[in-house]
Amino acid sequence: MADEKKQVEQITSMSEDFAQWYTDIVSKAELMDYSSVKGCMIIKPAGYAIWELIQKQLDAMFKETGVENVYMPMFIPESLLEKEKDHVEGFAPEVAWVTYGGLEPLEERLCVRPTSETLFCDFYKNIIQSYRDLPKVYNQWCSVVRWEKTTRPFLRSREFLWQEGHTAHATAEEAQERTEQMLNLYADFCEQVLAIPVVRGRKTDKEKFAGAEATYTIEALMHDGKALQSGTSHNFGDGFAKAFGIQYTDKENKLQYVHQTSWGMTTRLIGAIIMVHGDDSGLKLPPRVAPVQAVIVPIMQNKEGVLEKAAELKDRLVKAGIRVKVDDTDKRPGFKFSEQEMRGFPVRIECGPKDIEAGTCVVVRRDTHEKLTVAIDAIETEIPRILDDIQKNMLETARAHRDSHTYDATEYGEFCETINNKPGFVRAMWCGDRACEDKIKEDTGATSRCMPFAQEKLSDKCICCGKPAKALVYWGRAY
RNA sequence: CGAGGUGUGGCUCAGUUUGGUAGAGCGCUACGUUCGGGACGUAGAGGCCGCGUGUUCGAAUCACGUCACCUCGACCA
Repeated sequence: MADEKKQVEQITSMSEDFAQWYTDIVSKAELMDYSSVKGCMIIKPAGYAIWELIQKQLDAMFKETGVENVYMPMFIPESLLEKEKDHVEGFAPEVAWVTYGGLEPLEERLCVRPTSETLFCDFYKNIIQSYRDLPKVYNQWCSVVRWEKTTRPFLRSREFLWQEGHTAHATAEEAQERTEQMLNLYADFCEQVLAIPVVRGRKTDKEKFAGAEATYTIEALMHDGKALQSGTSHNFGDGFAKAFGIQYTDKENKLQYVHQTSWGMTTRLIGAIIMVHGDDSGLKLPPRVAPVQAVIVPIMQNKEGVLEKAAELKDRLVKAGIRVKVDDTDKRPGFKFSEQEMRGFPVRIECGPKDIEAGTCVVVRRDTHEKLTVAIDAIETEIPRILDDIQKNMLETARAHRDSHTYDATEYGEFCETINNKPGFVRAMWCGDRACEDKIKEDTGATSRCMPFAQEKLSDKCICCGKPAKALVYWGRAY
């Protein structure tokens, strides 16, 4: 009880105020700090290390599918940004402009990239001539700037880190294939690496990317029942190619337009990890993206042999491929336990004189708080096994939460009732009209999250207007 | 951009109503005792009270202006 009180002082309980809980975690787990520019955050070592693990694993998956990395400039001349009409209209309200070079006003102002479609198009126009030059499957890791009005750490900042893939293909079929391939890759990454289950599907026209023919998305459900768009993949068809004049000569010596795609994931994923897995003790990291997978807490560390044993354990775990650290600061053990939980390290290994004598150590799981006694001799095999189990368990727990917060509705009254009172996804049929989406937004505040690939028929009629239904849609409130 | 809130040592805040020259707790530093769920003692360091102008003998406190940040909405990864 006394322990609980101390925790409450430090971190707001999730059920009491989810937004404050989130803010507490990002700062107490030392993931970020606010900077002197509104909406621009300092990503601290604990947060950046997570991003590095995301990058490393996602990048490896990209490369297995033939992706090559490049780097494009961060500035876009205004004339270039304006070439595709829908695109510029979509982004104009939130771009930052550079108007001076040193003391001289620039002849043409430059926008700080909010996304790089136009730069890639301008580049592809020059390097693609023949069908032999296709496909181009390029990606870049960089930051982009969008002058958001409301900002939240990791979820919506004015500058954020991401990867953006941009491809050019000979045929529409090939572009569509790549679009779906990347979306599926994103979904697998979220599930296997981040332990976040997602719904894969297509965005409605209202929600699709500026300039895209079709936008596909993966949607995750946060602990508070709100949805988070966690990755997108767009098929541009030949719209950008026509606006930028990206043409190649095919085998029959005919001039053709290329078909393009783009796809991205961002540091927002760190926000998703926090809001899907975290609890009132703090952050909870899936082992595969935990910068520290095991922290060793020596007990009575000034007793002879304790620190030496901790160092030995560390060496052995490092050799077994575990990311491990020894906490030999002069804090008391209880403090270190709480800190491990706040920072989300998947396991804690306690080792003191009693353990050393018995040839064991105490292993505590972050996901279940379970305490296990493990023989020191078995540490190299046991810790990886436990980490594996934690990774699986976290995915299952998140999936169970998502499934138990997904509802079906077949009548409008029931639909509104559910959206308003039960946080989560509501599945309902839709006629395909923008007007119904707008009305639902108006009535409930919910938006269409996606039309899932796994279509089902809950009824024949649109939930809103009663006209014949065209698709099953996941609805929800979103971040 | 609309609504609300907040600016005082690193952090959380008191002090502002009734102007008199800045406080507490936590954290930090040193030494000692401690160590299996957030330790304690002693001694220290640290603040042009967000910024500007005005009123006044005197401003953290009053007036006017300005800036920044947070939360919730509308828009977005």
